[in-house]
Amino acid sequence: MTLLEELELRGFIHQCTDSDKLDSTLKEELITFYIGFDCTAKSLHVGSLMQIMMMRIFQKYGHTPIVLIGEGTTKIGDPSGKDQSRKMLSSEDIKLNSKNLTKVFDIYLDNTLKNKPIYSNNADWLENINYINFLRDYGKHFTINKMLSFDSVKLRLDREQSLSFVEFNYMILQAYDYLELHNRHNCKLQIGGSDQWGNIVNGIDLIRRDSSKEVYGLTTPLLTNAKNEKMGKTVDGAVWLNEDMLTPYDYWQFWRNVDDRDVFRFLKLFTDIDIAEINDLEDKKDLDINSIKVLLANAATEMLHGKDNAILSEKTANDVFKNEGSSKNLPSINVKFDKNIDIYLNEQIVGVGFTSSKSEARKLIKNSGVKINRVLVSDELKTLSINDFDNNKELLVSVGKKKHFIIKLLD
RNA sequence: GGAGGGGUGCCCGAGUGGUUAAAGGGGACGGGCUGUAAACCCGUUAGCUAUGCUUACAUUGGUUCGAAUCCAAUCCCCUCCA
Repeated sequence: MTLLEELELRGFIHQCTDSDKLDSTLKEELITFYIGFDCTAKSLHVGSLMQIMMMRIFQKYGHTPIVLIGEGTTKIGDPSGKDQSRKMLSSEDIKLNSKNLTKVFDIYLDNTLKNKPIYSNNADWLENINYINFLRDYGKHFTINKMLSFDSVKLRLDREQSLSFVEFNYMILQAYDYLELHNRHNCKLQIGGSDQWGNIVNGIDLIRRDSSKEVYGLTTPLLTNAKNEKMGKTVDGAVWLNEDMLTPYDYWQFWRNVDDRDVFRFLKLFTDIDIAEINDLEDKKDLDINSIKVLLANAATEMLHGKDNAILSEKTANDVFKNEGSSKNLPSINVKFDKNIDIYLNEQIVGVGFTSSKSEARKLIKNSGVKINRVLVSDELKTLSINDFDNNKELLVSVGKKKHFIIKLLD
């Protein structure tokens, strides 16, 4: 199986500039390729995981990935796929984000190989550009006519939304990134999400015009779930990859709870499990979809957070769901009785962070959402008493079916 | 520089002097059904020492018994013209 065949089978490929030529190039030589990541957040989330997995597979086949950190372009802001321009981030924030989000590559990519990843930052060249020289040398290769025809621009104009000149320049700078990486590292392939197609093609054109070299572009499909929603970002928090942004258990739960229809697709995209093995599973007559979700959750969690965390997460999940919260691995909070002060249950729920206000916790209790020691609480102003605690001086509080915590009694 | 439109809760969006903590939708959360899935049904969705109080419709000030709603100034966004 060739690299491109494997990618195709696993569902990584959306568009490719010249797949036949790219295929033969990949067979003949080990190339250098790049994927760009912007620095708009403190961590990458599952939305970027497809790109990261791509790098991993390319590396497995011997090619060298360049992780391009877009500190420079983040200062401009990519208009692709966005209705509105977003607010500009400060240079300090961008630096900080850049530092935090690159941690994850050490986990997914192998630093010990000969083809270990190259880390590059486009601020290194973009920040020193001389405007006049840049316009003379590269500006001449771009026509406004063509730039206006790109989706990212057209969409904004069609909807009569403003597109600032700064954002309009984004595509030129990204094209220049590709040229720069081509010159520095003989980079021959750029990979990106499907919304990056226009930007990638621009870079390829620029390289052809500047140095008459043929380079390639490849895009991944937009990662959506079965409901056709963009994955990885929710209102109250994305599925972050950095451990300090999302715990391994929550990460495990994310994969455990994917839609039935997504399971095999995700297994192919986000695990190292052999493609033939996955197909066998899929063909099984009496398949147990839930055990396969566990397999997915374990494989994905192990890759990011390590085997121990994956095992622990599965065990915690078993305790939480099969035994209604008998785990030692639950969050806990300590409490001490004082004759004069009542300990309200709703305050404890806020204390572990399950709700953000006492009112919210009270409403939860009122709506039959809270149990202590598996018994429904009906009094929204419930105060704790010694009798609520068991012999180990512990009290199990369940918020909904999935969230539990332990209150420990201190002497 | 000129003309016009607009800024409402997590998001979209209705409301143009009083029963407005603000319709409707989305999202999120809880309950029911279930498989920790999907679909569907019900409820909740500003805070608090809670039949009350406080804060909230860009900001500040004003008119009024009473303002998201009227007036003024300021800030921001958008469209068109030059």
